[in-house]
Amino acid sequence: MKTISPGGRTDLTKQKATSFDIAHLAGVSQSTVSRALRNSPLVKAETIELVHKIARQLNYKVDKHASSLRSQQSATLALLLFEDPTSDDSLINPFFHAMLGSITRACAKQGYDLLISFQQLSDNWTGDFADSHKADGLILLGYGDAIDYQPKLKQLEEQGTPFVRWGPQMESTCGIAVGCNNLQGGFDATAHLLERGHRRIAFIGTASNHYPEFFQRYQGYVKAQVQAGVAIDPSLQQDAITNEEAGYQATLTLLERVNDLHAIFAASDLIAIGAMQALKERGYRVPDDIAVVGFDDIPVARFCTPALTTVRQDTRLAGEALVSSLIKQITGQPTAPATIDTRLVVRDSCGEVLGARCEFLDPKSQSRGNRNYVLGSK
Amino acid sequence: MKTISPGGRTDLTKQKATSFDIAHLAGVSQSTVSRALRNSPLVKAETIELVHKIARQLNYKVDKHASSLRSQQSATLALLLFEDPTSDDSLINPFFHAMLGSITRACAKQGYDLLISFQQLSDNWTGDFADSHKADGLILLGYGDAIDYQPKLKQLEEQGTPFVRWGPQMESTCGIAVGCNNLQGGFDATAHLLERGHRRIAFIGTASNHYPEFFQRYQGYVKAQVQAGVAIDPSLQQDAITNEEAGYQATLTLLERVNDLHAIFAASDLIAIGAMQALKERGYRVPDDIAVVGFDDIPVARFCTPALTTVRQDTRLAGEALVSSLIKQITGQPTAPATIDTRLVVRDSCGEVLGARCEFLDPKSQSRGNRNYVLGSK
DNA sequence: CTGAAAGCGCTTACAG
DNA sequence: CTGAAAGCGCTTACAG
Repeated sequence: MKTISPGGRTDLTKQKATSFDIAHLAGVSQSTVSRALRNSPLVKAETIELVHKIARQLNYKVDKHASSLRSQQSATLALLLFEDPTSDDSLINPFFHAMLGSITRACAKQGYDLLISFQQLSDNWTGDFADSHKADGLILLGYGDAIDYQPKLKQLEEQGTPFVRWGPQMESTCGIAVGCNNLQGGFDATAHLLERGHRRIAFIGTASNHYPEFFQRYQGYVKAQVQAGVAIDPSLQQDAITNEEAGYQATLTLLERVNDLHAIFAASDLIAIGAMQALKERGYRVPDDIAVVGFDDIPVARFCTPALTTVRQDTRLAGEALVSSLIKQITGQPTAPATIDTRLVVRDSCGEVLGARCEFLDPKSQSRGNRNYVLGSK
Repeated sequence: MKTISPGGRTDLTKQKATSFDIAHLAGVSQSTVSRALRNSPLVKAETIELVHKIARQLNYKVDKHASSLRSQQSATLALLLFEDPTSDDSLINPFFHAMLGSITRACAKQGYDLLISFQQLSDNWTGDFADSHKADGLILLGYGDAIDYQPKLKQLEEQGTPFVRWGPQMESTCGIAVGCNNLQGGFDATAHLLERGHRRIAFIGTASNHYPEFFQRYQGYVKAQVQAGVAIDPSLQQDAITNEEAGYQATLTLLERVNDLHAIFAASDLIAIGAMQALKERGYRVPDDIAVVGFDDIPVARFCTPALTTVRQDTRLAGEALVSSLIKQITGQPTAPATIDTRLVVRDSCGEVLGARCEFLDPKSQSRGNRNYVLGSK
């Protein structure tokens, strides 16, 4: 059975329309159609309008492969996620989920398509994405051990593949990074604990250049204490990578070594969750006996018991900064590393806050009700 | 400064190698190179080997656009996520995060690239992805109101765009669906509550053909009660869409209407979380006064207090089934709707389970320790 | 088993 | 402001 398209054209052939079809119908050359579709200032306004109208009638869309092949750019970015051990099946650090949404939206806004894959699925990102022209550039989310990771970045840089990564900008490191202000976040979290009278504050998370984000948070932790005149006790730091189990084990180890603990600053929310579990099992009440602060404000944080006080990173800004920095590299514009502000989100894990009210009832306003104090960093 | 490539070739030009370069070096024609790279049985084994060796030396990768343009297929799928109102910035239903990981992995395994976007970002998916040859087919995750959604599916079908969607297969509906066994899941959840002696069990979630997944869960809820000889009281059902606030409000409404409630079966974990919040605020203890079961087993479920008993969907299988069904459609193989089994994950929200042990300490084995009973569906 | 040739559907100098 | 022509880098009949 024939179908009649909106434009009145009899649609017998399921053939996809080409720019030549439009040229024919519009009575202009195919070159002109191509220019008109891209709204070239070289083309008369009425011609542009006519071409667009016919294109719409024919359901015409520019063939991505033909245009990319000719113009030698794909208008596509590749998001390479680091596969973490996680408690669910996703193998994606929950913090990155929010990033993923904002990166997707930022790409769409800028007219780029987004390819998604896992870093571990390939040992040659340039080959798999740039050399084959699948993507014009790469966004790297997550990395495991920063030192082990270096060679991969070096390789990308040598091969001239545009890329941007989420994380701290280090001198020793390649490429452009967009990251949050870990130092400030760590400072704010620790200052909050100090203000509440805690003095023996532990840091759980690996504080070394293998985990530079954690290291910066640790430096914020140190800075706040120094500023408050509290002596730094190295035995209060305990290594852990970012998952619940590591946080749990590290806390047990810490509790065996230290017996006058006031508070824990966990380098991530996942670590904090593991820490709270360990504290409960050892008979400590949070926050009455030991207060806990996390970092990231992943969705679980507000539903823990007690709800976790933590440091929020602005994932919307972060995603936009990553995408725009990468596009600038691709298009040859100058771009610099960016740092996104953090803010402390106060919930219940550091002490009672009166008039607690459920957070999800008004997600727009973080400060509505009495429970969520959002303290911006200075 | 010159760099010498591993193959010993002086790499003065940053020019990307083409199949002609390989042909020249191998002393064969470009056609032969093309065939050799795809391991065509038409080519002599030693020629294949030689071509691959040279390709490796030159860091050669087949140009995706050139090959896709010529062969008229992109070897790319597009994952279209439905943008939900969520409590974090991601706007992605947390249940879909795990799906995303498994879909990404399944695509890679099958040699397909994966494009990701939001459904709301376009009102013409065929045009934006299929007509432009960006993707050979679409995976649809989430949909809002199923009745409002129909026209979109109808349009895809009419336009001949291959697609697959996560959700229940209905007669009235277009295309191939892959979904979980909602009926069985609803049955198991309700049976679990019945076994624990509860009789006045509420269902929170919109049970209509606008939300067919919820409706099927509701039917499982009805079936279990009928089977147990419990009369169905329609006043125990309360509409809610799948977020915490809706669950919270629905529960408050329900509590005003019903005063002898034993238990709540929430149509999703997000609803269950909102429900538990409402119960707490009204002074009910979970599970002592009122038991709660959810559905989905999102990561938050295990960290709620009490930890949420819920129905888990196997996201790894689901992702694989979605991808393989779509690829079958694309390649013209027959494919049928698939249903993935569910299983009940027993935690603390329906009553004390002795010897509670922390779940994340052994994520592989859900039944280790005494806390997580995993009951397979029959 | 191999090669010469056509052509996928565009964009973009080049010429007017 | 417009058109004729070249060519992006492949795959795939076609001929041998």
